[in-house]
Amino acid sequence: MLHEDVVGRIRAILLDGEIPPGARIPERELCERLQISRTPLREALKVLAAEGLVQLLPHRGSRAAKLTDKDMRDLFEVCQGLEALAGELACERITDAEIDAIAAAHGDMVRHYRDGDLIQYYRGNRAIHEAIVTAAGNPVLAGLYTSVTARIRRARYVTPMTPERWAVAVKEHDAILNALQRRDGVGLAHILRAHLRHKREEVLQAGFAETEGSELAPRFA
Amino acid sequence: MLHEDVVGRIRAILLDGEIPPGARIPERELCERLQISRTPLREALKVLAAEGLVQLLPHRGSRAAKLTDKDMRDLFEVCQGLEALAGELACERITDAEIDAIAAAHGDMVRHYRDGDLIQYYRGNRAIHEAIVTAAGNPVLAGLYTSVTARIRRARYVTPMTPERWAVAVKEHDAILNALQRRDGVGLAHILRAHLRHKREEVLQAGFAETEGSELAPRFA
DNA sequence: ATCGAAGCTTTTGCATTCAAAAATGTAAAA
DNA sequence: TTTTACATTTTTGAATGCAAAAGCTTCGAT
Repeated sequence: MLHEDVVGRIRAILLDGEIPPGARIPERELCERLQISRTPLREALKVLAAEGLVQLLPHRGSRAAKLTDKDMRDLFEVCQGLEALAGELACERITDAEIDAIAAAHGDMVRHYRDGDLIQYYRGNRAIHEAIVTAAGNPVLAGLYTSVTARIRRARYVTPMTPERWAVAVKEHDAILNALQRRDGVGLAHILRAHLRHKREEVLQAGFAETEGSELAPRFA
Repeated sequence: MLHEDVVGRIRAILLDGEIPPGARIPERELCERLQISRTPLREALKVLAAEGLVQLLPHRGSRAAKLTDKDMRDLFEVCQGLEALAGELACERITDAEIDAIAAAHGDMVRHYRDGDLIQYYRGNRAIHEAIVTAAGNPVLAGLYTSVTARIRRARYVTPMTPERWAVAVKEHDAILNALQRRDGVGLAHILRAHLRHKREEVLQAGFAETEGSELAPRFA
């Protein structure tokens, strides 16, 4: 198995929540599961630590990273900035075909909204945001976006998502599509920022709290 | 030596240009120099590869990353976005003391400008930008900024920096300081974006070209 | 002379091994 | 009974060793 694959597999395990935030990462066990020895596993863990998904405690092994409220806020802030930038760039570079594809995805998403299918809605939602970032045509930006959103998603926050809130989100998405179609970069950036800000408020208000103790205190000692 | 230190040492070697872009990274040699074995060295190289400073060619070792014009443009674009975000956030959170410190740094920088000391000017310039990012109070943002600017700086571009261009840059910095003092986040973001855009044009116009062949072609095969 | 193939050398990537640090368990003392 | 000191076990972090892959060199054929 290639190095990049090992990283990907472990990342997936973390994102799936199979190893919950704060939990120790069982080296020996993962080695058996992936059929590799500790050397490549540890290389992957170091990479994931640099990405922020894993915390390395010197001489005490590695744990799945835990996010504080502050971390979450910071990640959302950066995510806003990246999406706004992506929106502006996308408006300069997006092709008609790409816009059509996003419009189609938007239609699907609205249908899932009408069906009340939150899971599918989220999936479509994410696809649209990713498509915009892709349309920006900037791999560096895309890479950072992927990494930041992965860390956010990692949190597996469960927001109640009131009907009102959901309706607003869909309305915002209408505006997003509209701005894209008009290729209004500045407008799109504003909408995306507001959209993300709302999402963040939602998440943080829902009482996001992954660190319930000083379990990781040694790290800051 | 701690893992993080190894990463830092190698990063420094790359940033100092001691291993030029595109050059192979001599594992054995670095091991001797850092007095470590290949295992921790390779862990560090994998991390640096994830950061974009190193390219791993499977079964063919690692090289110092080379930047194309496109890479450079992408990095500058993201840098603009990050700085603009940092500027906005900084205006919300910066303390009077921090503003005073930046004002002082600004004064120093202008003095270096008057003295025609480009090196010191650059140093002061960088310090100001970093101070703004720090004032944003967002470690995630700061981390990404550090990584992106490192990759840009790695390029060791040599811009002629005409007197006109230099004068404009200093004027822009006046405006930056002014916006900060007025805590005008939106204004600051605009100025920073323009400032970086100019810098990017300058660099790219100077005919930035780190990849003069298809030396790295195998990677894309 | 140039191109290509075969064998050798070097380097890479990973498994294994080893020493040191932390965690755990046990027993003795307060 | 609780606490502390000590010994044991486990786990971590790094060095070494080994198989496989890429790179080089040399030699022969066209």
